[in-house]
Amino acid sequence: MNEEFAIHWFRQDLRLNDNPSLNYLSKNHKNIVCLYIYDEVNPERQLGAASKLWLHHSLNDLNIALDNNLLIFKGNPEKIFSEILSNYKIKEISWNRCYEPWRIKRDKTLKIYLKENTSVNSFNGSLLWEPWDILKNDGSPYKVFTPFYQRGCLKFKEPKKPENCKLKLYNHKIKSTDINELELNTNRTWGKNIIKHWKIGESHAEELMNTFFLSGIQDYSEGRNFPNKKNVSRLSPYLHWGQISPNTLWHKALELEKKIDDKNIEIFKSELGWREFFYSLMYHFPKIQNENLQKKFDKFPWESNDHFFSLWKKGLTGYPIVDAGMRELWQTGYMHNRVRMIAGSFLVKNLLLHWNTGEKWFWDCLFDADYASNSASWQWVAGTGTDAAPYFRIFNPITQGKKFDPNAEYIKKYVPEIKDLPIKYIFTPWECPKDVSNSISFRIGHDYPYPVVEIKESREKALKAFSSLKSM
DNA sequence: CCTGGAGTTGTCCTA
DNA sequence: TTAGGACAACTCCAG
Repeated sequence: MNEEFAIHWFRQDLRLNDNPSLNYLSKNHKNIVCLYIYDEVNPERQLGAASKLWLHHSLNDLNIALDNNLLIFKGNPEKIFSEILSNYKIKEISWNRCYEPWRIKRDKTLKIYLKENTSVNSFNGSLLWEPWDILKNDGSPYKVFTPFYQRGCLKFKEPKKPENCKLKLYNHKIKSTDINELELNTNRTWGKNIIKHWKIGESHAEELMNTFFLSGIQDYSEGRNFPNKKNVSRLSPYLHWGQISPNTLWHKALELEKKIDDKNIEIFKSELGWREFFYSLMYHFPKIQNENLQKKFDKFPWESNDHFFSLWKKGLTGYPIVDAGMRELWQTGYMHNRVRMIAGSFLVKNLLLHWNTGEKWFWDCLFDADYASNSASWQWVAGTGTDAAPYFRIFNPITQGKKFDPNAEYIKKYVPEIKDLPIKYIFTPWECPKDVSNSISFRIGHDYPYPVVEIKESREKALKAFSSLKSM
């Protein structure tokens, strides 16, 4: 009982820089203990396989940054805190807020309980604007992005500037769970390969940001649509895990904007705005992960076809750009945004499978799997969301491939079995004449599949299904 | 209350 | 070849 300290509880803020809770504690306490709890008790859905891997490496990185002082537990936070409180003198417990419905519920109860025993504080460490601050004049939440961002966010306060502190770590002697005991890492080949594409941790997020602001941003507006170009930041996993703060990115963009007034920067900022919008939707419509935001879609005639779903997951639909995307996802834990839309649209509007099946697969495979962004984006693609793509907007995977991967570099990288086809046939391998395919020993239906469905036909079927919902 | 403009990311047909 | 309009109608949002 002679040990005295304050606790910072790490959650989705796995960084030391611009961490509001850490800043606050450093100003008010001499001894700080940093804690992480792997909570598999409260979530309605467990972490996906990719997320677990990312978390494993993130905790290792964070622990090193903290001189091996990161205290780790597994289980229900209430139980864990209750034990700590009964064994040590805790001056204060503090954390940065999370916004997932299950976490809000958990933290609310927990806060009431903890407040009986110590002081508790929470901060905004992952959003530019709090979802409860950005409301229409009548007090209700926005459902359309443009007014949400332009009228709501931009007319509200400027996001606060990033701030760092000197951490006063307390060299505690409390027994921590070993990171390996959390069993987040995997021995599967998949896991070993997927991780090679990333450097996980706060310092690498900063490196990526700097590279992006030196080069990628310069043609961001156009280049971000081309999966083979290096114009996207690829910071989404780091943002999700809090290894970089949105405020750091926002103000980095503002700084650059002072030197050059550029629409690329404005568009990058608005992409951060989309992330805010998704969190706002999740906060105000907490059933977003499981229920159509537009109720009329509850009656939509989704099909159930395990065979189609399996081909989609494996990247064997016969449409090269879709298959390239699905394989990029499997091989790297990431998929380029443009291709996410194409692959998503294909699942929902050509295969007519429920968006929730796609949402769950992405949840399992993406390093940036995020409750808000993943759910809201799938609802957008499916047309079931508030501010969704209109139902007649069905991506044509052939046209999209030609338009956004004109030299098929992205396709060739992930679908190497068709790389020798002449560019003329690479977007439609089934149209390659026999003499041409023979000359390169390529056999359609053997080396690469025939299309799983026909585009024109499946498009019309979808339009018909969607129009059956009219005036419901 | 009423009014009117607008709505991330597309496709297809026609002139 | 290319640019423009239809697609279908609704809800959102602000004045």
